[in-house]
Amino acid sequence: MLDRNRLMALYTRLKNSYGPQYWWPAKTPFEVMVGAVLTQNTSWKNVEIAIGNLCERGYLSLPMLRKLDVDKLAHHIRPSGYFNLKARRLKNLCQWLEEMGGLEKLSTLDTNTLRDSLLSVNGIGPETADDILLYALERPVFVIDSYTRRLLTRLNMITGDEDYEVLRSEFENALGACTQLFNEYHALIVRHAKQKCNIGEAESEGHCKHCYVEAAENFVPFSSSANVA
DNA sequence: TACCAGGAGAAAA
DNA sequence: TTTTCTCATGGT
Repeated sequence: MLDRNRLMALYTRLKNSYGPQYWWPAKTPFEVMVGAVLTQNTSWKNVEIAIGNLCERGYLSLPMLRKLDVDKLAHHIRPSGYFNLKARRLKNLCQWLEEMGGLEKLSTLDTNTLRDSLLSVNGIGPETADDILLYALERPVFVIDSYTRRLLTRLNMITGDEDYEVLRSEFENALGACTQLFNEYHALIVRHAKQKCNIGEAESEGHCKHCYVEAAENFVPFSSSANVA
């Protein structure tokens, strides 16, 4: 069971270290949705190239993506990897959004109904659905990604093999439903995982396991004073 | 050259 | 029901 005080202490330390993150890196909720699919098992840099391709050609809207042929879409998102698969997934998501009546209509649905509906779309799994719910639709849903799992495992707060839904539920119950907190917390975890390494010259940029582990371990000793949120 | 990166679904065991 | 395989590019 996750402890609220430890979670809040970790949040405070992350925020003090990195400051506000202003997530998700996108201009519109629809762009968040597209990015959430494109980033599946893919680095964000590659996703940015793919989104840039769509943006340049004016395809970054529901009507335009709906019209775009799936093979052409695959061509434009090629840099993000798995392009054939992701093109189909994006088309599925667009079809779903249109059938739901567009982004505006989604606001009339409660979060659980919306989440179940999103999960029924082929290609939208728990993490992608929660990215969309939190960052595009501003619902109080905590995103459990590999970074979250890895950090909390290294801090001995979880074993790491917990079911996705169990972990999400524990986070949400411990922290209380707060969209802004969930937004910032998850963004900070990703920021922490990607922090620049200042140890080895050969690893001056990007993700560095050495630096990451050390930084994570620096969070470990939660003294009694640090447990105060 | 080999490995990794903000998963998900289908197939196999 | 659980585990394994497949999808693929770009950067290090």
